Amino acid sequence: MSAIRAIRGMSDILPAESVDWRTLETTVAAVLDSFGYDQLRLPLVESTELFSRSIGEVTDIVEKEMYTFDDRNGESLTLRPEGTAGCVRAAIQHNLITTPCRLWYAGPMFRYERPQKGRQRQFHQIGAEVLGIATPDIDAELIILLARVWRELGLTSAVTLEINSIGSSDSRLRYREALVAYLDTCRGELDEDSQRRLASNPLRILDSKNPQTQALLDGAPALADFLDDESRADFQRLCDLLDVAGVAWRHNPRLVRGLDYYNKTVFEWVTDRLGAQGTVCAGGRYDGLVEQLGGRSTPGIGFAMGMERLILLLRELNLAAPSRTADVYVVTVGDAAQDAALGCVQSLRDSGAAGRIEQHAGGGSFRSQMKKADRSGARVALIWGEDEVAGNAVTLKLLRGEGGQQTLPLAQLDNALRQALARTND
RNA sequence: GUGGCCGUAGCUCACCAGGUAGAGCACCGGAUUGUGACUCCGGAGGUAGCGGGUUCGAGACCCGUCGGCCACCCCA
Repeated sequence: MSAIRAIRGMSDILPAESVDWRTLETTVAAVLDSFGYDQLRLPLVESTELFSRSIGEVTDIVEKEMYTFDDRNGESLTLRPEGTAGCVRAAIQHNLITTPCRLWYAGPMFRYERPQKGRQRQFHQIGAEVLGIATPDIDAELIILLARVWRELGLTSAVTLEINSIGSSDSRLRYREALVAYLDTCRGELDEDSQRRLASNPLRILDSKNPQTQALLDGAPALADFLDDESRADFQRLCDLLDVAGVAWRHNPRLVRGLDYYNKTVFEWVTDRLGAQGTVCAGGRYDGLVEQLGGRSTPGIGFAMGMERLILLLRELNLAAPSRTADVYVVTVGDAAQDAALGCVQSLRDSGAAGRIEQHAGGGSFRSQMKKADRSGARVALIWGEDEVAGNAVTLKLLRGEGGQQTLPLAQLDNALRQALARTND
């Protein structure tokens, strides 16, 4: 009988990591909260059409990476590959789009890709979306919010912000023609992937990793020269606001994004500490998406951060939390002692005298219980044996440092325990 | 989807001209019938990812397959 394993690319988050996950989630949530963003909890499964209509029919995500299946009634459903589409769908469906409309969500996303460092088939994002605001002050707000998140996590020195404007769809269309015209002249020198993209998604050639292709692009027309006046002005205003806020940024004129719905401002927070998948958070403006999904024309902008990548980065920077240990381990010998301990431990939990109280279970000799107390990492052992039960007392033993123990009346336990923990707290 | 490296105990790894598997750590018990850590003694744990082939004989060689890691692609 072979054991059943987790599905490829869908990893378990084990105790050694789950503490960091919680820290990460609560930190981000607290910052979003403090900026006035409201959480949305969304389904993992949506109608397939939602994604083909928003992300773009010819993107890799829609073409070959979605987990798509038929519901029992024949409707095509898809495990969400990203969060923006569902968030916008919900906002339209429930009439949430009043200005201001600041939303965030968190949870797993699914893409059928080959797993590698920083990339799983089930991965987790926290994202935020602002609907109804067209001016670049909100672009700046999102970035300033993120800068605060990195600061609170201790990641500031490890990430850099890259920003760009990809303009209106009209200006992008004109640029696209110019770019294709240029690259056509040296088509033979392009790498295989870029030749393919020339037909499907020429803008993506801009962020090709191929050095020879990048060299060719040096002579190519620049996206910035094709921007419409409004995009140009908004981008300038965004840069100014970031300067005022003290957020460092780098203009990457070749930054484009993979999803079709983006326009104007696009940005990425990248790190060089994680290998090939260095984008830790990315976002951009999507002024046409709401209308495209059946709502009334409404500007929008948002971002999503990759939780797995942030966790990797925390570990890379040695910021990961040590594994949790117990504060107190409760040892009892015999049924009468177990009975006596039970009530006392309840009181300790009620009063909050200790954070983590591990009560021995599963039997075993006194000695083996003491061993478990030691292995639990607890600083204090509370011991109930025959003598304690007879004397209405409990023994409090210090397991770290110089050690020592005392037997005291039950009435003094709460105070004595608090003191012992405070003293041994490092 | 493509490519490279890798798959021996829970973990880190060894053995190996191909002759039927070992260490350290971890775990469990005891030395101490009410006291952990250090020490000592003992124990449990592997059909060597799985399937096939070559061979008298394969964990070692070959093929396939599954899985892992990394990179391409794509993207958070």
